[in-house]
Amino acid sequence: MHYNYRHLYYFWVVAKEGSMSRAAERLDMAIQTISTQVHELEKSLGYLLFKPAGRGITLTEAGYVALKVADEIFSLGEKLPELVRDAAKSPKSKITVGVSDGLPKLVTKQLLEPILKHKDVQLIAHEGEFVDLLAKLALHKLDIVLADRPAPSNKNLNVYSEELTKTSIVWYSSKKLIKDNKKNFPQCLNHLPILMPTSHSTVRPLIDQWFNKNNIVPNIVGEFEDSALLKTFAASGLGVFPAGELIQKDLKATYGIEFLGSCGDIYEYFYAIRSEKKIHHPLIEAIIKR
Amino acid sequence: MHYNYRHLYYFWVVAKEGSMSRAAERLDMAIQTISTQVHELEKSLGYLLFKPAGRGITLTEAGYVALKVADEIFSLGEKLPELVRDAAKSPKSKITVGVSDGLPKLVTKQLLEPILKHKDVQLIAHEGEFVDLLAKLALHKLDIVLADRPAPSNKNLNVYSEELTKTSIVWYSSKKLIKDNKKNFPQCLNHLPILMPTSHSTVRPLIDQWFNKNNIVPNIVGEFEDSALLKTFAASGLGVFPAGELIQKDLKATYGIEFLGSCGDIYEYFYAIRSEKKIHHPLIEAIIKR
DNA sequence: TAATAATTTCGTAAAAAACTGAATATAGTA
DNA sequence: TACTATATTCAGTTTTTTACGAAATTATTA
Repeated sequence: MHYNYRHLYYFWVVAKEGSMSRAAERLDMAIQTISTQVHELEKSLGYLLFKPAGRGITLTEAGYVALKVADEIFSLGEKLPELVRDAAKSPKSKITVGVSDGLPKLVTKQLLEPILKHKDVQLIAHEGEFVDLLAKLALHKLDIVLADRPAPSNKNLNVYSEELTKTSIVWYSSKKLIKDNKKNFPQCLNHLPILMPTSHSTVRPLIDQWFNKNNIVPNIVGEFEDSALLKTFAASGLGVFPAGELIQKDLKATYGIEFLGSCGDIYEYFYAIRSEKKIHHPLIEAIIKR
Repeated sequence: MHYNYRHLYYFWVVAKEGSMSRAAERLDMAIQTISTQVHELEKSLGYLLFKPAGRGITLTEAGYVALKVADEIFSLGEKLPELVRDAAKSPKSKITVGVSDGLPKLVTKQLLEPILKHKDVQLIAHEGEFVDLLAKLALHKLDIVLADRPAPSNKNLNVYSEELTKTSIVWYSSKKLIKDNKKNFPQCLNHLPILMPTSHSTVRPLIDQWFNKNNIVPNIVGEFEDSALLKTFAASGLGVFPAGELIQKDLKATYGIEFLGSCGDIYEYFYAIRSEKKIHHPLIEAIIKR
């Protein structure tokens, strides 16, 4: 026979109270019932959870482990009514998204578009370091993490990554700088001032390689962790910079920045990382399937 | 009437299968029963978890939240038998301790003494960055974290810190250097070579202040992240260094290092950080209560 | 050794869950 | 429109689970 959660509950109370009799008192039940039910759990699990100690009982090692698990289960169970109430009362449903530090804002915007379109949804975005976001995801504080890399597979976190989209890396420039440089791309990069993402970014090493292959000695005038800051600098004509082709339209509209030339086979990939559950909120599905 | 976990279980299966009928089939039960039980759960929670959709049903917002919680609960429940089996089969019980990077090895050893004394216990020590350890604690991958600072209270991690012990900071020196310096302490620190912990450590700024107050201009010949490395250097006579009075005996025995002088009111504090549960393993209690 | 406290065992009673079968509602589908 | 799949509601019955009283067991304490 399989144990059920009532067995586990009585076990939990007994473990916390330290004795069957006190548990029976707290639960206002006969001690016999408690005793029987706890033993059923033991029988089902195949191991003793309590052992005699004095004229009472004490937890076995297996019992401590079971208590730890029961603690987590019932603290979740206690929270349930409140969580359901909040969800039902709030007119909007909440989607909590972790956005990895490196991710260009414009790409993020495009990826989250399907959520923002729904007016009955409240988007809560957490920006942060990649690993911190993964930790929060594992703690179920986030519904999904967007990043420019998949989750490392070695970590014993139960998360899985899906490639959302990729974009080829191209060079952009403000109109001021662009002039006739477009004609002799990519050689023009030898004398144009260049703004780059830091090596924190996944594409940085690929671009360095590309410089090498094309015999370009770049004049790097600035390195930026934050891509929005980079773009602001670029907009005022301080340099040309590489970024995803995907955001070309947005770059033009927001910063007045134009396409300069492509560097061919370099791609930036974007991933959605979720905890492994079978059912997700339909809006989370909407981000992934498109 | 309060919902029980059977109600929740049927709800969970229905939510995952997407319909009452399929859930009934999978559970090999009559659909009426499933329907009734799920509605009991809704009645108990006071909110609808499903709403009609086509000729079937679909989750409400409250339903999605409940599903999320149920997912966590039942995935824990599924893991329970295996965890109990592992705990029961292994002859030793396992205590998993996170040791913060800065913590002196000798202090750690003293703090963990009560565990090591028990021969039926396997101590698993994880060393790492303070914040990483806190994350692991929150994920229940660690039983306890030892650190030289309490957990920040702002974080919405459910952990609490307890002061374990404190030790006043004193100066140590190898015999080679000590000579007659002991007489004019602390002024001798003006010309003795000094080894220091990096500012990563909590006491470093306090010692810097103390230098200032006593008009000492220290000749710092080395800064060490790792206090064991510092002691190894100190043992070979490279410099004098500050450390907790607590480890005086050990220092003499292990490294042949002697007391030089005290700096009075500076203390290093040590904390145990646990997740907020009412019952802990008795050996965890043994670390804290003594 | 007797008294006590805590737990366990057993038989039976009470309660809850599950089923059967039938009727109703609703929204897709042929 | 008739048909089908899905879900809900109800009454009555069966099965299973849970609970409890009485008695037995075990270890501690007086």
